[in-house]
Amino acid sequence: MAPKKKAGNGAVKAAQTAGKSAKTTSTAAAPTANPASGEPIERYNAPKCEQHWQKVWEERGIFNASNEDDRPKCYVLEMFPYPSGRIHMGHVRNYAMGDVLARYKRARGFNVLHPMGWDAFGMPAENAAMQNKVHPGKWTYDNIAAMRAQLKSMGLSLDWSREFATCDVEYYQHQQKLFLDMLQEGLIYRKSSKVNWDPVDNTVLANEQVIDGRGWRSGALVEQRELTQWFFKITEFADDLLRALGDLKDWPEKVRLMQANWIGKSEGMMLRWALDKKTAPKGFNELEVYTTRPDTLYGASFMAISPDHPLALVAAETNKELADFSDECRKLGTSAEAVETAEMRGFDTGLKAHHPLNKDWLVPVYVANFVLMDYGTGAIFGCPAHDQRDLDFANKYGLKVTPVVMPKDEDPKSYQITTESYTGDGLMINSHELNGMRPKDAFAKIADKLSAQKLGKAPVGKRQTNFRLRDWGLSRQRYWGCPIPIIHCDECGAVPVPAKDLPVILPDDATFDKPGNPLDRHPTWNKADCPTCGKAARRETDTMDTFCDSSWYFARFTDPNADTPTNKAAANYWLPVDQYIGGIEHAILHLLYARFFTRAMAKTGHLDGKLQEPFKALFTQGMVVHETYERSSNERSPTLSQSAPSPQKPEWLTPSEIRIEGEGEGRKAFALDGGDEIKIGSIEKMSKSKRNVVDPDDIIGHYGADVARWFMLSDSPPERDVQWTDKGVQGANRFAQRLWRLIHDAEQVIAAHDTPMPDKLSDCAQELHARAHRAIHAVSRNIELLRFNVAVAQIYEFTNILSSAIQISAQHADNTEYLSMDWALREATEFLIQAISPMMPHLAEECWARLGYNTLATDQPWPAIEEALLVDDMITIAVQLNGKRRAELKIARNANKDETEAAAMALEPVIRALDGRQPKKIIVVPQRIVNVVV
RNA sequence: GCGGACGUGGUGGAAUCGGUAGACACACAGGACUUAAAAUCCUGAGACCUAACAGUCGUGCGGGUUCAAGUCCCGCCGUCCGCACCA
Repeated sequence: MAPKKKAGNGAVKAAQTAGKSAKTTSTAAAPTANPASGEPIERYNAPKCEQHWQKVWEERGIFNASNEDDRPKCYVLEMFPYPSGRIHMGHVRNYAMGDVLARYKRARGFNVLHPMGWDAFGMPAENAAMQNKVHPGKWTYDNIAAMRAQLKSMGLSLDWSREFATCDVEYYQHQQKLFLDMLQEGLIYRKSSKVNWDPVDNTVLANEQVIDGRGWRSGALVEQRELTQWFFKITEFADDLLRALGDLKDWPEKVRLMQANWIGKSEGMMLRWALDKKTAPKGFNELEVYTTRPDTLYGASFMAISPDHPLALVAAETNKELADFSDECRKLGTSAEAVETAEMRGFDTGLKAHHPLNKDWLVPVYVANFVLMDYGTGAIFGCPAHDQRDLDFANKYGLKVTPVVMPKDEDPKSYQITTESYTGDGLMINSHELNGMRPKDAFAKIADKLSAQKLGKAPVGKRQTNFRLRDWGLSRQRYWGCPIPIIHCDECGAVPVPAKDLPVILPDDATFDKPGNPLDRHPTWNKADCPTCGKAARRETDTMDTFCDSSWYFARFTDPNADTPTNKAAANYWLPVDQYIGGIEHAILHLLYARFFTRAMAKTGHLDGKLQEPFKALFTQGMVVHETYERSSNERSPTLSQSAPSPQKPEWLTPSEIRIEGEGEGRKAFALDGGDEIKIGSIEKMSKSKRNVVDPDDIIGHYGADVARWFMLSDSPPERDVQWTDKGVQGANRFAQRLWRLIHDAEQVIAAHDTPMPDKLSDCAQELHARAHRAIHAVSRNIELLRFNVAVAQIYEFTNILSSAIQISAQHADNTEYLSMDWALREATEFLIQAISPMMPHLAEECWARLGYNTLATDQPWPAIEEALLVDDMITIAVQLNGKRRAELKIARNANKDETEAAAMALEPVIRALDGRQPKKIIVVPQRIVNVVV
């Protein structure tokens, strides 16, 4: 077997000459030949071939999964898209990855479920309705039709028979049933809570939709409003959601960590402090705080409560200054920037509290801007020495700082805290009975003591676990979402719509010309009779958060036509999803909500209780990034700057409006319209705002889906960002064309397809045979590990090997050495086609047909690997002198230590380097390395 | 501030266990074919030194463990991401 790249020009010529006389044996729609050009082979016409094979796959329905099948199951799922109207390169990358796995698993004999649907409810449809006077439903379904066609042009192995959109009544009616059952089970409740309210759009905004205190769309100052809303009791599962993260071994560590932080479990105590009767307002006898450091109780020097704490509200009624202070705190907002720059501020209420461990010790109560109302009790005790915030606060207001924990090697007499709090382990000091203890033990002692101590009739303290996770508010004041099936009756309150009256269907004749909720102002829809008493009542006009829709769609896919939310048999068969693939941006919300739904659905009997988690394995792929092109301000056309909302806003150009000249340092961009030089900006995620987008349609139309897919899979590790470049996609195209030519060349030298394996292979045939098996082995492994870029590299390597073998073989056709080569070449060629099949499925079909088959490459079982071929009899190991490589040693794999050492010592470079000296030590690791120490 | 990830040629990146660093690709250079270009094919290449052989250095920086470190340990530096007053 010749090493790669060693075939001389003679071989090339031989291969090309052979090519000229080739006859096409392809039974498939062969690309248009161009006999006039004299080219030996017509170029592979991807767009034309791809449509053909997509039709064949669809007609045969080969990707439609059966719910009854003896083969092992494999559920491959990519996060379903929002139907914005166009797919983008991020989708191409995401779905290409999932498709490789789905097709590979299918070839490995799995019953594969690979469905697709649409996350179809949401605000953009309503905004479109407002702006373009088109109904959200029509807008959405038109977008779905357009995107479906685009996805189909990618040639994905999807089971389209299971497709649905979450805005289909057939889907959301079941979601309403889930709502009712969860309500019944106590997993949904109603309460009043604070929301971000946009007074111009008359709607609630999510936190991420509030930018610098203003609505992202209207620009209006957002108000905090008290609204009665429905909540999922996700906190009921907080502990389990946290615990089970440990079982999700096939999830990225990063995502598990993010979720764990989000859930934010902390172990501490509730502590009740008696208020000094002389200072406390009427009705307030105590102040309850939550703390994780009861051990530092002797270091307490103040208490602080939120401006919204009931005690603060009452105190403010009789204290104008305090009321003003509280108002100011509320205005400051809670955005990240506001919090970071905000000064720590407090207001001494004049109230005092009795220290739980010493009644005579009075502690001042402040209202402070950094205390959150909705965590713990909205009140804290401050121990400045061991909490940085408390220390900053104490220093500002001249409060006492008493260290109560000290690092082991410090002197308690001189140990002081000034500007840096100490949060580490150590020994207790200044703490009476706790002195000398470790903080951990002091915690336990105080917890026991205060749990036994009474204040009034109840214990002073009690151990408590707190979570940062809050219940999930699901009400949205919008039209385009799943209606909440509730009727409000003046007599009976909030009454669930009886299951027999479902679905509650969105009215088609809503109006979108005004801001606010169209359901609210609908003339008839919101009128309904109370299911309990029959009196006239009002229908709930809030709809569900769209995150509800995506929290159980994976379960619905297992039987999308079931007349209950799930068909438990089907769900039991398919779930959990074996591999889920999507963007890291959903690390918390979507994935946490889906995990919650899985538990809630088990509790309401819609899923089997044995199903712990919805997604067995999760993979988060990186983004597709691209250069940006910015027209500098002095070149901006005057019309554009007038229409731009801000004169400072840069004008971005799309890659298709740009012409690039030069390479490397001298690389420059020019606008196609005027020829102006354009600044090449930073590489960023493809986005509409920066206009650095490449349209998948253009790429697929020009190069074909296979090339787009291949490029998205090669080079960059899938979890990292990939940069879209013209050179890159051209390289992928070159490879596709090269493969096509290679198959053409191979046709001339390979055995007929029913040729049995010869009894004995010549050396070079045996070598190729082994290389083919090793390549498939390596590709398999890397696909299973989702390391597509490495799998691609191995395919390149194998292609180089096969290409050389074909050329050499063509050159030596008469040499008896090469007699069994035709069989090995055929095997290798078929293996190569099968290896690319999951990634470039259309090209694989075209090549397969060209080899004389009328079966589908897609239907071929994955090549069976002969384990014996994976190891070589002869291996090359390195020989080092003092740890530096000095020579290579080719030796039998099974050579023992002595043989290896002897062979190594006989090597010329070793003898030369030793120069007659005796080696101090010789390390021999058979099959790995020899290291001679001089 | 807290938590995490990552630093390898001109570039994207390879390198199950500590065992030949730079696979594979892109870009580049030279050559073949061509009237020419495109396409294709061949060859070269981490840096330094050398005519060549040989040699020296080399995985962000500084230490350490080891016969042997991109990989393990300690300390820095840089980049990116997440959370953000969570008591």
